[in-house]
Amino acid sequence: MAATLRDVAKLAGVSFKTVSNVINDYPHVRPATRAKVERAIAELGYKPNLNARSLRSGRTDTVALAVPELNLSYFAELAGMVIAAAEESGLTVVVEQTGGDRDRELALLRSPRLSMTDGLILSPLGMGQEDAGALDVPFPLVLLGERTFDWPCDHVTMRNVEAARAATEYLLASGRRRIAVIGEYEGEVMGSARLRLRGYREALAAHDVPYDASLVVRATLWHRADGARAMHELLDRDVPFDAVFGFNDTMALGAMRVLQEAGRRVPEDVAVIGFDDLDEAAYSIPSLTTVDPGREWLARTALGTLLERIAETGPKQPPRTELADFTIVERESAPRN
Amino acid sequence: MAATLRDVAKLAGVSFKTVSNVINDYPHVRPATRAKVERAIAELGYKPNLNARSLRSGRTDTVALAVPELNLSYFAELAGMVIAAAEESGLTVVVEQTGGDRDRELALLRSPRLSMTDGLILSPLGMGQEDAGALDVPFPLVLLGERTFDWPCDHVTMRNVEAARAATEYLLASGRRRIAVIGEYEGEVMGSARLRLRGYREALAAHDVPYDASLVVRATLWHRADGARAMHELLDRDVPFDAVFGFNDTMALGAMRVLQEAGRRVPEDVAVIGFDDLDEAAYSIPSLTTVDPGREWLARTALGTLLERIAETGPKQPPRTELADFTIVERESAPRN
DNA sequence: GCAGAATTCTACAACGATGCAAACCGGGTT
DNA sequence: AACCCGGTTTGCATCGTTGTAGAATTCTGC
Repeated sequence: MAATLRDVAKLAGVSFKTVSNVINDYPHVRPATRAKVERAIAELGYKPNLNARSLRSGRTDTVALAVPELNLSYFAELAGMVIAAAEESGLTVVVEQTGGDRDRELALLRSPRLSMTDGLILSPLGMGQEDAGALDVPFPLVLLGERTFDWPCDHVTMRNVEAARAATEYLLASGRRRIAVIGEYEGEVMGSARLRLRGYREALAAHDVPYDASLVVRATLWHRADGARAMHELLDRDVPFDAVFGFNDTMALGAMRVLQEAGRRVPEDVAVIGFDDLDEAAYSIPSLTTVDPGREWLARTALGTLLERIAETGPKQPPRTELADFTIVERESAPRN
Repeated sequence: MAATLRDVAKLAGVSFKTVSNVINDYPHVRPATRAKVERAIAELGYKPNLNARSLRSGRTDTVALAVPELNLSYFAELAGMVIAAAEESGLTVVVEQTGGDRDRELALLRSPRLSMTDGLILSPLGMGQEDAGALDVPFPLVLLGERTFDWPCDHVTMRNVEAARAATEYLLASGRRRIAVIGEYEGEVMGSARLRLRGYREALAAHDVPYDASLVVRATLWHRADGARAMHELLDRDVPFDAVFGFNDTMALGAMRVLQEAGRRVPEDVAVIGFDDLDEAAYSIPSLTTVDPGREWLARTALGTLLERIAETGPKQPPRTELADFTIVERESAPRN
């Protein structure tokens, strides 16, 4: 059995509360006593029982992070960043996968498992405006990555519309006019899809390029295979296009693969731009031009915001929205000119 | 404040212990009482405080999973599988990143944070034989992915030597003779590197192909960029080669990219085979032939083994080793013929 | 050498749950 | 009518820690 405060206390010949005081750096402990206790701690290899500490103090120093799935590189890299940032603050992270499923997202918000955490960072995909009520929870909650709706909690998110518009304008500036889009999802559940589509349309409108629905291909899950499937569909439609905007890198890469199988040269025949700036984007053939939505900042800010909420004592502050800056990363699949 | 057992009890007009009995499905509760209590639970939205439960019962229903970094797709996908499997058993998973760093791995094994978990699944990279003692820990521990050493705990791992040998023989069978290797790491810390190199050499020996050290390129971290760097180094050496065996997919993909930049055709000039069977391998250009080390099985078995250890009551059983079956997944970068 | 103030240490009560054992409550035996 | 016996319910101790309040000790100044 692991040693407890009392074991240490007995060995050191003090009361167990004194040991607790030593551990918590209570100022009024005589150096000699402290040394004695520390020796006993070392000798027994004592480690505090964090469960007991949490029960007593109400703080768990653990946060939950819920993403659709780690299988999607975007979320894997994001999760890695959140965990690394948490580690710096001495926090533990429990990771949950929702599969982007509304019911699982809602279930998570009500889960007793959250009683083991101080708060939750949620990347929702399935929930919609009708679920706003479910977000009014009695614990700190930060939404990461969406901002479609008027929801009663903090958001840390990216400039989806502006970034998509910039990506589209980038393609337009390089002379492309028939720009296909992969990842639209009319179900309207997935916030980013709608927002990025809006940015795309704004760019077209600003440049007097007509919007052509036959260039828009839907994809619900945003996996590599979805991008591939979408590109097959686009090719089957037999409409001309000279560029593709994938709503995420993974789909763009899947699409690029199919494109090249079909004999189209990238970027000569078709320019391809993605969204996310995954590690992988720099090493595909050709390397993928993409939008860096500011992930590192997103991860750190989401955690920072959550920690502020956790530390908050007085009356609840109104929800805040934090927006990351994006940049376009030029690579081979869509050269600037 | 969240409702407690006592709040529910007061509302239902029973003792708080009866509420506890209802929650724990204690058999001798009158249906009428049970209904009354359940109504009160619903009305208050009572959720058990898992910290308190853990403190009392000693079980946390949480396990820790430590991987080098989620940034590496292999570990991200693996982590996703472990979490999904845990979810099925009603377990929570806390994810830690060690960076493959020995000191952080060792620190983790001694971390008080583990007192919040029932056990640990560790994917060690940095530790060596001299650290065997550190693995003799007072909690359930399963090593996932390495089996270089004689360590006093359960291992769930892959057939590194056999799989690497099979991959090499696959290339040999397709007529390649100058097979380069990327990912060797003489530091000998990283078990897989040594084992896969051994498999490679065994295959060569079995087919009377001489081992040529100038075909072996080291890489310590196994990222995409490491594969790219290694391939640059190999090209600089200016030795002829007609195939490349990347010790993981990520490096193989990075290398393949450089190879094509340099004008070598894959697979005509150089066949490429990887190791891991990432999602991504099916969508690269060309798609990547690789070894599927049985990851899904590894993830499930690691968790299953850990759960068995956790459930274990009597004297500690001797450590076990579980080995996954591998398969070679033929794709374009290295056709069978 | 002693009062009074500081410092250092300790006792006790939580935190919210579970395990154990005892108490209760009817109906069937004797 | 006392007794026993399941099924049901309850009270108490406990898990390992921290907060509060007060007791014990040491220090200070005269």
